[in-house]
Amino acid sequence: MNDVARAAGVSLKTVSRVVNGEVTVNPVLAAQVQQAIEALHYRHDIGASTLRRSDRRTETIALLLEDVGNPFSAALHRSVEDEARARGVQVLTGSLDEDPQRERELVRAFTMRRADGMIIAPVTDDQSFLSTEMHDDNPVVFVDRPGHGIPADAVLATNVLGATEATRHLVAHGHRRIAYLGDYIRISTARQRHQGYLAALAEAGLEPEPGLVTHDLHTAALAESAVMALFHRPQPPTALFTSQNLVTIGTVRALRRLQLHRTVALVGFDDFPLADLLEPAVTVVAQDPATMGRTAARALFRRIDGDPSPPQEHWIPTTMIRRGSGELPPSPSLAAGRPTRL
Amino acid sequence: MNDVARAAGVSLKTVSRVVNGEVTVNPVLAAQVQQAIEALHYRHDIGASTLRRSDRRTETIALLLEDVGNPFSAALHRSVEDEARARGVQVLTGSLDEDPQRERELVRAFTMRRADGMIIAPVTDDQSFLSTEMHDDNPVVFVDRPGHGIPADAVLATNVLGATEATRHLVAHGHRRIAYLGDYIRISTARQRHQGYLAALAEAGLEPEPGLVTHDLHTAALAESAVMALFHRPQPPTALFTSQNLVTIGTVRALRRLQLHRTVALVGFDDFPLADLLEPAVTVVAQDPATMGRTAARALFRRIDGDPSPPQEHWIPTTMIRRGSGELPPSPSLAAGRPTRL
DNA sequence: CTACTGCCAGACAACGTTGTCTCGCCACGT
DNA sequence: ACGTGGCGAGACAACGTTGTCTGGCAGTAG
Repeated sequence: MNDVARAAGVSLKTVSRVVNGEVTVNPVLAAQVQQAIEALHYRHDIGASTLRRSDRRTETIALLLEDVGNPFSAALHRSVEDEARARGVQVLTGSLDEDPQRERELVRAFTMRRADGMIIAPVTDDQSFLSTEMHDDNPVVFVDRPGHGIPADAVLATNVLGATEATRHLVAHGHRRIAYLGDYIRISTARQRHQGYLAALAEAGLEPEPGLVTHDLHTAALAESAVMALFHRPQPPTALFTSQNLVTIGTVRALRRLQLHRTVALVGFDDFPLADLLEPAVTVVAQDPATMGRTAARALFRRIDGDPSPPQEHWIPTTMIRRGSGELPPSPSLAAGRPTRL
Repeated sequence: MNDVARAAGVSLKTVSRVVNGEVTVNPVLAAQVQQAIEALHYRHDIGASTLRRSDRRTETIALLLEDVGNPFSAALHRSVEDEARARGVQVLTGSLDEDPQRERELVRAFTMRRADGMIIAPVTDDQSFLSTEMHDDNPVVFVDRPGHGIPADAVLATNVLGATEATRHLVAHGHRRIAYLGDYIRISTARQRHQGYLAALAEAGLEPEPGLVTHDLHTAALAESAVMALFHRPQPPTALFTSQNLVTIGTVRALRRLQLHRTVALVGFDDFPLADLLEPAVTVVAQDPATMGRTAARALFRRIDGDPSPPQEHWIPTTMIRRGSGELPPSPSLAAGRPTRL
C-alpha cells in the first residue's frame, strides 16, 4: 500500500480510502491510485484489514456438514455458496462424519480464522460449547438438524410430517406390515422420521411391530443386509419405509437380489439422482437441500448484519414424489406371512 | 494474549512461545499459560499471526471446481479435505460454472485471503494471469484439466486412453456406427475424449461420420434431445459413447423414452451412483476423483513445503466397468439403417 | 479583510501476533 | 572467588491495514 501511495503521489491513508470505496476522495486522486494499483499488481490484504477494522469482518463464513461429498450436503453447499457469492463472501467447508470431536475441532479452526459466522449441521445434542468456543458476535445457524444449548436460528426439513406422509401413503395402498429402516437413531432427523412413521401407524390403528424396525443403518451395505435379514424371517413386511438416502439405495439393491423389487412397496425419505430411472422408479419424500442452504445462508447474513430478533425456526417442506415403488399393492404371498426362500 | 500473559504471570512473548509449541519454555510456566488459556477461553488469532510471521502461512488452501454440487467435484473436494485435515489445513471452496470471469474473481478473492495455495480445475485455456494475480510463493496445482501459460503440477485422468478403450470396447462387440455425445468441445477433457473416440475408430478402420458426433451438450436435457434427434434420422447408430456424466444420464433417459435401452449399446465416460442398478446396468469408464483429489492435494502440499523440482503431470488411470449396456450386440434392425418411429 | 465553515488529505497509533535482540540467571570449570 | 557459556524470558519493533485526529485550503458570510 505504501508503494502504491508513493507511485500515486498520495498518502497511504488515501490509498486505503480508495480501496475501501470511500466517497470523500478527489476523483482525480482516486484515478491515480487505481492506476498505481493496476501497475503494481497491488492486492488488498483482507487479513491485515480484518485485524485493524472495528467490525473485524473477514468476509468469510464457515459451513460444517456431514460430508461435503454426499449429494445432500453437496447440494446444500452449492446453494450456500450462491448466496455468499452475491455478497462477495467466501465459504470455508468441513465434513463432520458424525464425529463429535471433529465438530469441536472444526469450530475451533474456523473461529481461529475469524469466520464471520457458521452454518452447522450438528452431530451431537449439545452445542452449548459454541458459546465459549466462538467469538461473541459471530452468529450460528443450524441446518438440517436442530442445535441445542445455544439460542440460534435453525433451518429444518419437516421430517415428522414427511415421514408420516410416506407411511400414510403405504397404509393407503393397503399395507399393514410396514417396516422402518433408518440411520443412527441418535441422529435427530432419524428420530423424527421414526416418530412420523409411528404416528402414521397409530393413526391407522396399526400395532407397531418391534421386529419391523431397524435403526443405526449408516451405510448402504448395512441397509442391504438388514433388508436381507428382514425377508428371511416369518411375517415379513409387504412395504418398506427407508428414512435416508443411502438406506434407500441399499434397500433397492437388496430387493433386487431377492427379486422382490416389483413385489415389495418402497417409499424413501430424501430424493436421489436417477431414482426415476430405476425399475420400478422409487417413490420418495423429497427434501429440498437447495432451499435449505439458501434459507440458512440468508438467515446467517441477516444475523451478521445485526438482526437482534429472537431465534427462528425455518421449516422447509418435503414433497412426496410418486414414481411407482410406493404404489405397489401388498403381495398376497408376503401378506400371508411366508418368508422368502433364497 | 496480553490477558493470558497477565493471568499466567509471564510475558506476552512467552504465551506466544507456548501457543506455537516452542520447546525452549519452562514446563512449569507452560502449564500456567495453558491454564490461563483455558480459563480465559483465549483463541489464537491466525490472521494476526499470519500478518507477522515470516512465512505468512494461513494454513488454508483454496479449491476451485466446476461445481461443488456435482458428484465428481464433490468427491474430489472430499478427498482434498481429507488430505488437508491431516495437516490441520482448512479448505476454501468455489464453483466456477465454466465462467472465465468467475475464475479470475475467485482467484483474486482467495489471494486476498492469502490462501497458501490453490487447486484449480481451470475453465479457459490461459491461466497466465495467475502469475501476476497470485502471490509469488503460493503454488497452484491443476486438477482434471491442464492449465496453460504457467508452469504448475497437473493431475489428470487418462482421458484419451479411457475414451479409446470405451470406443474400442464397442467396436469389439461388433458395432460399426458408434455415436459420440459430449460436453462443450472447448473443454479440454471433452476434446481429449473425442480424440480418443476418433483414435479407436481409426484403429478399427472405421470412417468417422460427422452426423454421429454431437458436441456442446452441457446438461442432461440437452443430451436427451440430442439422442432423440439421432434416432429419428436414417442410418442411426447401434452404439453410443457418452463422454460425460450428465450426458450419459440424459442419454439413458432418451433411450428409455425410445424403448431402445435394451437395443442400443452404451458406454459412458465417468461413473455415477446407481449406474449398476439401472436396467441394463450402465457400462462406464470410471474416473477416480478421490485419487485425483488426494494426488492434487499432496502435490500442492509438497510445493508449499518448498519442493522446487520441475512441474509434473500426474496421470490417474481410468477403469472400465462392464455392467451390461456396453456389451449389447448391434441391433440388426438399426444396423440396417432404419430410423426409429415414435 | 477577517472569521467561520466544510471538506479532503495526511500523521499517527493501534489491531494481535512473532522475529530479533538483549539481559539475567545458573551451572560449571579454573 | 571469578569468568564463561548456555539457556530461557522479556522488551521492542514490525507485519499491512484503518480509526481518529489535525491541519490546510477554498468558499462564503459578516
